[in-house]
Amino acid sequence: MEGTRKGLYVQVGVLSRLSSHRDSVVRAHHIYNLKKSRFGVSSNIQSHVANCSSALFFFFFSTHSPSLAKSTAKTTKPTSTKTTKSSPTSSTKISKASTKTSSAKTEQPTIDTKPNNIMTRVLCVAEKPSIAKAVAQHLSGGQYQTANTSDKYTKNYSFTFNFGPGLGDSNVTMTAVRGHLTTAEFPPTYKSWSHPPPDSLFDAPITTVTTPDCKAIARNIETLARSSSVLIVWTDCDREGEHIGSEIRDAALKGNRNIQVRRARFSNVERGHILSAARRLVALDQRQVDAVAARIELDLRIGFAFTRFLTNNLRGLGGPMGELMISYGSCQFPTLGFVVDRYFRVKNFVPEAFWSIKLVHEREGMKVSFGWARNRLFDRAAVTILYERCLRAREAVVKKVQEKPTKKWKPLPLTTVELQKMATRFLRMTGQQAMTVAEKLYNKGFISYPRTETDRFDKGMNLRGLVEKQFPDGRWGAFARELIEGGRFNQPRQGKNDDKAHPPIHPITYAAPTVLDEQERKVYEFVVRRFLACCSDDAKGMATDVEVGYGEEMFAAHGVIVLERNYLDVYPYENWTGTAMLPKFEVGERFEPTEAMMTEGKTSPPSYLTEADLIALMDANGIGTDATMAEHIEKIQERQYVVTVPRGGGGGAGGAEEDNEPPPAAGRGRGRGRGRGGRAARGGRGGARGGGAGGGGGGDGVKEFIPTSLGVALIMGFDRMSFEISLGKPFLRKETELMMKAICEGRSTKQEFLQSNIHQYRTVYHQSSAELNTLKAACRQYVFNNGNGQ
DNA sequence: GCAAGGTC
Repeated sequence: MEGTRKGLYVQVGVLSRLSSHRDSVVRAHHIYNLKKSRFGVSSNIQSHVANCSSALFFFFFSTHSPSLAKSTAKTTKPTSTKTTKSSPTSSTKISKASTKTSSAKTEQPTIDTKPNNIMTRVLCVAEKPSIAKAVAQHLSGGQYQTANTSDKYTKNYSFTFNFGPGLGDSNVTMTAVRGHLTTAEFPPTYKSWSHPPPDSLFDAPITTVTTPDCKAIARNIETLARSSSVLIVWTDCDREGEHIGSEIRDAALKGNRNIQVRRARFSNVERGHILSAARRLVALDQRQVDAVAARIELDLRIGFAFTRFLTNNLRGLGGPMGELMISYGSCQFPTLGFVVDRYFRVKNFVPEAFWSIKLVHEREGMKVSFGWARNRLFDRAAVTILYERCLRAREAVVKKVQEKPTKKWKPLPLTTVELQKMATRFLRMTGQQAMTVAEKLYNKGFISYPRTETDRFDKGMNLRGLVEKQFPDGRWGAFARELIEGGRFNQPRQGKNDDKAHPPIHPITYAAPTVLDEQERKVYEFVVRRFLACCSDDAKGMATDVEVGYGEEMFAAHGVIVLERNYLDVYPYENWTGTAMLPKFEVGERFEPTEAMMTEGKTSPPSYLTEADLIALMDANGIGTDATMAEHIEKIQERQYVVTVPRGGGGGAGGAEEDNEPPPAAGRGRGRGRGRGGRAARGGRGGARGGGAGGGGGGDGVKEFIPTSLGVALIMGFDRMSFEISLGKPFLRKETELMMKAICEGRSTKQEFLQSNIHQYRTVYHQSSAELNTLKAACRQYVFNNGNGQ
C-alpha cells in the first residue's frame, strides 16, 4: 500500500497540470481536505492591525510640552522624570550630535539636570542597518551625523526631527538591529542528548538570551536608551518584526526602565511614507509579539526533542545510518513529505490505454484539427463503434461558429513566492539564490522589500512615477514611455493577498545594467518587466470556435488571433500559445473531412516536483515563510532526505521493494556536504515508470526533487504508525499557523497555544516511541533495502 | 550536534 498515505493536503496546480498533461488522466484526485482548525479559518487579520488607538498617542507625552519653542525657555519641564534616571555615562556620540544640531540647548549628559531642556530625546531602532540609514536620511533631510558602533554593520545616526504633536522637536539617534536580537535555548543541564530523555524538553525551562553575535548591538541600544526618554521601533510591519520590536524594547528597558515605547508603521522607505509614519506612531502589538514567542518556543521544543529522538534511535541501526544527524523540524518534515508524496504518485502510477477520434480538415491552405467532444474513452470497442458510425456519415456538418473577443490576463503584482517560482523556471536560479540577489538589489535601493505576500498595490501609490523611472532603459524604456506618454497606463490587477507590511515587489529606481552583476541583472530585469506588465493592459484577441457534427459525434476546433499583445511585449516569460487562425466555416455547411482517424494513447505519470512546485505547495500549506521556504528546501538536501536531478533525467530514488538497485544511501560516505552528491550517483532508471523518460533530457536547467531512501523511510515510517497525525504531513504546521493568527486576533493566547500544541506533540512523541519498531522497519526496508523490513 | 525566524 505504498503511496496511500494518511490524509490529504492542499495540492497546488497539480490537478490542473495533470489534467492538462499530454496524455494523462488523473483517476485518484487528491484534493483539499484540510482538517478544520479549532479556531476556524477566518482570514480577517485586519482587526489587530489598527488596534493601536491613536487616542493613546497624546497621553504618553502629554507631560512634555508639545510646544515647539526651541528657544523658548518657558516650556514645561520634561516631567519625564523618567529620563532623570539616565546615568551620566551616556554616549558621547549622542551629545556630540545633539549639541551640534540643536543650538546647544540640550547638552549631554545634562538632560536630566537641565529643566529647560525641551528637546525630547528619541531613540529609533530599525530592523536592519539599511532601513536605519534610509529612515535617518528622510527624517533628517540628509542632515545627520554618523557614528560607528562596536558592531561593524551598525551605525548610529544623530539628527533633529519634529515628530509633530506630542513629541515635538526631538534629538534623535537612529540605529538598528540585524533581525532577531535574542534566541531561545535550554539550560546547560539539558545539553546531553540522552538524559534527561529528549521528551523532558517538552516542559524544560527555556531561557531567552542575547544571540552572541548581537551582544554589541544590544549594548548599543541599552546605552543609547539611558539618555533617551522615548524609544521608537522601526521594524518591519509583520509578526516577526513586531517580536523583534519587543526584543529591542527589552534591551532598551535594561538601560532605562522608564523609557516610553512607540512603534512606527511603514511598509516602504519612500520619503513621504516615512515622514507620515513618524508622525503617526502606534504601540507595539503585544498579541503579535506573543504569537511569535509561542511559535519560537514550540519550534525549539519539538525540533530538539524529535531530532534527538530520531538520531538516538536510528543511528543504532548502524551501517549508512550510523553517523547521521536525523533532524526533525516543523517545516523540514512537511517539505520532505511533499517530495515523498509525489515520488510515490509517480512510482505507483499505472498507465492506462485510451482511444480517441481525431478529425482534420484542410481549407484555405490551413490544417484544422477538430478535437472530439468526448475527448477519449478507455474502452476500445466503444470507440471503434463510434468511429465507424462517423465514417458511415461521410460528411461533417458545421453546427456552430462563434467569434468572440478574448483576452489573456496580465500577471498579478509580484510576491516573494512568485518571484522564487519564476526564478527557478526562467532565470536558472534556485529560490534561495533569487532571494539572495533580490536582497542585494533591495539593499542597494533598486527594488522594494523582496519579502512580501502582498499582490495588490495600494491605491495611493504613485505607480506612474515608478514607470517613468524606467524611461532610460534601452530594453523596456520605450515601452515604459508609451505607458505614460501614450496614455496606455493601466492600474495593476488587485490580488487577494495583503500582508499589511510590504507592497508587492517593484522597482524603486532605475539601475543601469552596468551597475549590476549578471545575477542581479536577471532578477532586476524580471522585477521591472513584471512591474511594467502589471501597469500595462491585458493582451487581447479574437477567439473562434467551430463545432461540427460528424455522425452522431461532436467535434470542435478553437482558434485565437492575437490583436493586441500589450503586456506581452514587455513580458517575455509568457506567451499566448495556440495562436492560430481558423479558415471560414459557415453554420449548416457540409464537408468531407480530409482525415478522420481513431487514435490510441496511454496515460502518463505526473512529473516529479520542481522547486517551483515545492515552493507553491509550501506556500499553500503554510510551511515556512516567504523568506525561509528556500532554506528549508536546502536543509532537507543537506540532511540527505532529498536530492535534485535534472528534469526528465530522474529515476526512482529511495528504494521501492522491487527496486533492486541499491538506493542512494543516506550517509553513504558520510558526506555531510550539501547532500547533493547523490545526484551523480543516480542513473536514469525509470523506477516504476516503465522506462520511457529515463536518462534523456534535463536540458532546460530545471531540477526535480526526489527523496533519498532515508527520506522515504522517515516519512513512510511515521505514516505507518497507528496514530492519526503523521509528522510528515503539513497539518500540524498549518494548524500552528492558524493558531498564531488566532493569537494575533485575540481569539487565543500564547498560553493556550502552548498548552494545546505541546500536549499534541508530546502525545505524538510517546506514540512514536511505542511504535519505534515501525520506524526502524521502514529504515531497514528502504535504506538497507532489506525486504519488508522485518 | 538539534528548530525556525530574522538579517549580513
